[in-house]
Order: sequence, then structure tokens, then C-alpha cells
Amino acid sequence: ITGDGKYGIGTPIMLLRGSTNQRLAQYLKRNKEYGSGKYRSEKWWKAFARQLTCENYLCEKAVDNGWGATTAMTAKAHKWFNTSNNDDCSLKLEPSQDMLDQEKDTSVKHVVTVNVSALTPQRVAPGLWSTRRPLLQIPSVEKTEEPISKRESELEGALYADLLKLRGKLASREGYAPYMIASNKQMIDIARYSKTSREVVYKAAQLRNDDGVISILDSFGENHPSSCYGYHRKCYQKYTHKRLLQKLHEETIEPEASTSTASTDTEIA
Amino acid sequence: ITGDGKYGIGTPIMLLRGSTNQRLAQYLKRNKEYGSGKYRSEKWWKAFARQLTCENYLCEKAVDNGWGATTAMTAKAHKWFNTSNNDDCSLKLEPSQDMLDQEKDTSVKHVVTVNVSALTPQRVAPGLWSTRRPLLQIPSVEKTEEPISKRESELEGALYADLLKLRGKLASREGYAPYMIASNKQMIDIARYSKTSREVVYKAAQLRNDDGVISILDSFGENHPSSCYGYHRKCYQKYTHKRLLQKLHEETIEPEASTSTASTDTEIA
DNA sequence: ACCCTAATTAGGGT
DNA sequence: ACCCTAATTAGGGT
Repeated sequence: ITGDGKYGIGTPIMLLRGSTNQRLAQYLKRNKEYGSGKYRSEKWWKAFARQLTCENYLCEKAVDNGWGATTAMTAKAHKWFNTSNNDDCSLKLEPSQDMLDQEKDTSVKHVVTVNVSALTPQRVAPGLWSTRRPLLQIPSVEKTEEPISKRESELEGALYADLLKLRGKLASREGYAPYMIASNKQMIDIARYSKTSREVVYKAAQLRNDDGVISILDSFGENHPSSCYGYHRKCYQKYTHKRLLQKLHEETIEPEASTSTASTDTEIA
Repeated sequence: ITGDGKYGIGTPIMLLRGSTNQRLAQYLKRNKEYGSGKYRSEKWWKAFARQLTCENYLCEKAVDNGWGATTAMTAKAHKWFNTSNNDDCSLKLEPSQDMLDQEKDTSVKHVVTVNVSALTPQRVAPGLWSTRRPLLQIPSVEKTEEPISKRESELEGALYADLLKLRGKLASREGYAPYMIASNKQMIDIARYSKTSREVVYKAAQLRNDDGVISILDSFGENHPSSCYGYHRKCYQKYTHKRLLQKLHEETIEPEASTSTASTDTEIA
């Protein structure tokens, strides 16, 4: 536990992959785990960290002065870490589609389970990925239905992670606690682009006169948001592809002709 | 006319933008036009070059030993160049959406018209973009219909340009002339993902036993192409977004359950 | 000469 | 400590 909560995910990943990047502090390059995760791509590690976050092994703390957030181990992670022994420190994890996409050698089923956690991985131990079922089966049956919905939920997960970050930024900037901006449940709903949930959050933000939240929702909810929402929109677009984007179009193009835009205009003016 | 047909588009763009890249030959950095196109992004210049190619001012020659292609001025470009004088060497061009996307200062209507042509721009002269209408109007009327179809055709143009390159590579590798692989008309149809056209090309390729063309069409036409088609698929995916991708899904998912796959299998086996 | 990818660096702020 | 973007470099081949 070398720097729990001190850095984001980027720094420990550079450490694991043995990066020569000058942004990686010198003393971290002398760490015994330096370079031990070379054989995985940066994307793989980030997807892995996202899984750990979804499973509540990691969490982001917006302990910031206006900037980003750091990543720390949760109580659950500490518990898991303390109870597991050195020989068998495997962790049961459903590998995400992003991780599978990064697999190069499709024949290898052994996986190194590393506790990336907050800063430095505590141990690097070759283990077996639990039920090993989900890893690389490729049964080539019913290939149309299953993978698509899996991919979809994965994209939602990535968008959800970004939304949490946006919420954290807004919270520290505006001086709110994150939950005051939107509950986790609501964030998931936004990620799923549920219209009813969006309306709930939107109305709450209007009651508070919270322009920050309104701008996020506007940027996600409108078809052609004004240019100052570009950043949020990019975050959103980056993770919204294919079917999700298709879904979005179907949902957002409809309400265009209604009177909602007009009423908003008059309220603002 | 410093190196007409000697390089691709990348090199003259580096020259124009004053790149310090070591891949740019030293003598080109001493060119008088070096750095004169700084204020445009690389993307803008590439989109500009694509327009010039579409308008037959530039063409790509697959004069290659297996590698890529070089870009040269066409007869049309030479004629234009020779007849225009120094004071008014403007060129009438419809700016593409990609170029508009790259515009930073939306108030500027003056545009520098450069003959990027083959290698070195002959002159850099501030001019007016012909009818200046299309440049930056943003009339904010009927914003839903027009721009989308414009964007769509632009994406098709980019895909078409890539298909031409792929055709050129295949031609030199397999020893065919480009037109033997597919006519320009057919290439445009492939870019538009017209099923009937695809079948024409596919059957012709089967008659010739041309595995190269078949593999391209397979990679574009199948929903889950085998991994060895990854390169073509990436080229395709890179330029296929949003509505075009949506169209693709609609067109490619349908025929899956039919007997076409089975018949192909038996023919091959 | 082509193109693509991964990694790095510098600069800057949602 | 964050993230994003543009530009560069090294390595390698559809």
C-alpha cells in the first residue's frame, strides 16, 4: 500500500507497465513492481480498473482543489487483500469486453491478478481467473444476440464512469457534495439515457438554479448543443458508439418539435 | 513545381505547416513556402487535398513497389495553374464539412488558396473563396436536414478515397491494373454500400478467382469478418460513423439468416 | 516515397 | 495528484 489514494489510475498503470514517461516520479521507477504489467496494454489496465471500480474494489475521491480525482482502495478491497494469502490471491472478476478486445494471445487462459488499487500493486501473482468461463470461450454459437448487449452495457459502464468524474468536478467547483447533484441511481439512468430520469435531475437542478448540472444535461440531451458544451459532449461521444448512438438519435430527435424548447427560452429570458 | 508526383500528401503538408519532423527532408525546410500554412491544421489540409482530388486537380499514382501512392497534379491543375495570374489565383471549391469543422475563427471569410498539388505549393496567395457563400454561413435555419446529408456524403467521399487506395495496393500487389479490380463507378457504389453493386463486383472477382478483391468485399460486407481482414475493416470503420454506420447495420444484419452464407461455403469448400 | 499503431512530450483548462 | 489535445518519434507491414 504505497500510495493509497494519492494518485489516479494513470500513474499506477505507468508504474506497472514500466513507462519511461517523465511524469512518473523517479522513486516509483525503483518500485519492485515496476514493469511487471508490461504485457498488458494501457487500455487493458484501464478497463480492468473500471471493472474493479464497478465491483467496489476501487473508488474515486474528488479530494480536489478544482482538478480531477484520485483513486483509492475501498474497505472491501482492503478486506479482500488482507484475507487472501500469497499463493492464491485470485479475484473473481467478469472480464469486460474492452479487456477481451485487448487480449492478444487468445489461447492463454491464465491471467495475472494484480491489485492495482490505489497506487502501487501489492503483489503480482499469476492466478486463474475464477470460473475461467467468461474469459475466452468463443463458442461461435448464437453470436448475434449475446455479445451485442454485453458490449452495450460495457459502453454504458464507461460512460457511467465518465459521468461520475463529471459529477465530481462539478461538485468541487460548485461546492456541493456529489450526491446533491445526482444520486448514483440517477447517474446510471443518465448513462442509460432514460428520459424520465433526466427530467427528474433536470427539474432538481432548475430548483437549485444549478447551471453546471443543467449544462451537462443539456449537452447530453440536446441534439445540437451550443458550442460551450463541447467538452461534456466529447466525453459522451467518446464512449457512445454504434447501437447506443443509434438509440440516442431515436430518443433525442423526437422531442425537437415540441414546445419544451420554447418554454425554456422564455424562462431564461 | 518542386516535386510533382514525388511524394504523397503528408510531406507537402508537413512542409506547409513548418513541421520539425525529422521525416521531412532538410532541403524542403529551406523552401520559401515552409511554414506558410501553419494556421491550418493537418486535418484541414488533408480535407482540402481530398476536395482537390475529388475535383480532379490532384490524383494519386500507385507508382509503387508494393507500398503506398504518390500524389500528382492533373492536367486540369496544370492548366489552372498556368492560366491564373499572381494577383488572383483563387480557386472555386466547395469547402467540405471536414474543413468547416476545422475552422477556428468563424468570423474570418478570407481564405488562402494554396496549390498544394504534388509536392511543394507553387504560391501561397490570400484569395477569396469564390462565391464565399458556402464558407461559413450558419444561417441557423433548417439545420436538421441539410448538414446531415452533407456530412454523410463527405464521409462517403473519405471512404471512397480510402477504397481507391486499397484498390491501388491490391492492383500493384496482384499485378492487375486498378480498373481490372473495380471501376470507379463500382468503387463509389461500394462506398455507398449498395448491395447490388457489391454483388456485381463480387461475382466478377469470383470469376477471376481474385482472392484479394473478395477479401475486401468480405471484410466490408460481413457483420463479423474474420480477423485477417482487420486492416480493411479499420479503414472502413474509421470513416463510417453515425448515420452511415446505422445504414450499414440495417443492410448487413438482414441477410444473415438467409441461405447465401451456406451456398458460399459449399462453393468454397 | 506509403500508411498504421503505440508511446512520449509540451501546453493548457472543463 | 486530474484530463484533454496536438505533435513527434520509433517500429513495422496491409
